[in-house]
Amino acid sequence: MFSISNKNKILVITGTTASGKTGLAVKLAHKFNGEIISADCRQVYKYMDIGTGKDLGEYKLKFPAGKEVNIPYHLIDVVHPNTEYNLVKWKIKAELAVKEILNKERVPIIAGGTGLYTQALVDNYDLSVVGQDKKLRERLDKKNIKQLVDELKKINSKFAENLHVSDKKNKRRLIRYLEVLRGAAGFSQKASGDKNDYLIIGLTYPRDILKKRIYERLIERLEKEDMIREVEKLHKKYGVSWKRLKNFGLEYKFISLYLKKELSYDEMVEKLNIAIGQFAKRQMTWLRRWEKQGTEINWVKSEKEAERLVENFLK
RNA sequence: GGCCUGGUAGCCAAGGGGUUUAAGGCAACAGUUUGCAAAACUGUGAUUCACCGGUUCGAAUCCGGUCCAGGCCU
Repeated sequence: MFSISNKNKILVITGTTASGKTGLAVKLAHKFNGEIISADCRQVYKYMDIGTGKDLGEYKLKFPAGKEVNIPYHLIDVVHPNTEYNLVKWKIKAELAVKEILNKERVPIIAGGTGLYTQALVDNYDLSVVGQDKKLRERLDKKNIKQLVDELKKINSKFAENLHVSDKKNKRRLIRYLEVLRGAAGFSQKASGDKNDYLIIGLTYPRDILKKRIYERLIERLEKEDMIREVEKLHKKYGVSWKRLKNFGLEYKFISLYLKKELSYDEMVEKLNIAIGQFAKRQMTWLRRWEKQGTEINWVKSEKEAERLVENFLK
């Protein structure tokens, strides 16, 4: 991938969980004068550090001479866990951060495992102007799937029919589609505006190795980093409800169940480990889909390989 | 050695002569994805019920034997 013009050059590090995205992003940021924008839907929350793998320590590089370099990062620790965050909020802030970094003549490095967020930024999704309508959602939530699909058909039969079967059975999605289509605007799926020049680097491991890494990291977070206490504090000190913790998923969900004594420690570890593996699988599915849509992801096996790509890209 | 109970997909497990061309759950795999996305949701599996033989129009289901596992007895 060459850059012909002086388009803005932006780096993207994506991939599965436990594949070393943060470490690579920090190294590249240091080497190529960059700043990191986290593309992680859970790292935006304060106090959720271990479970989301923020690894804030990694942003501080120490050198033999005793010198320290702090790599700037964005979109980490931006709201309280009880504040609802979502795609639009993230996208707006991420776009702002990109501009800001470019203005400093530095390289924006988008790094994170939330496929939707990353793709929305890179492909410049033209998000609907229709926001969330709490009352409408509550009302629609009382209906069953069939009723929701019928209602959708009434408003836009073509849209309803074109939905994938899995979406037709997904209440949460159906409600959002109704929310948007009720308004005049509807969905506009065209990418708009100038496209920046992106180099996308993908990180993953063969599945068996990835699973081993996931398990080892989990045990370490549990035994050495006291992730359980983090979750307990979220509930007790920061007032995060069990329901919300469940919705955060993975470590927050399963450790909550353990704290509520609904799971034994061993059950919690086993189920959480499996759930993280399944999450990694879903991340791969997303990225494969993105590739099928025509996006080039440069799957890289080593830092060196990544550095070479970036060097070439920034030339 | 004798008696009893059980052997159904990678794991747990229902069914106990025809309505089973064998429920369900978990895992695995594949996929959906434009305002909760670490979320939410969808799809896929046994020509076969330890093995051999028998009864029967018909057996995973009944009978006999063999093997395996667990329990009890001497």
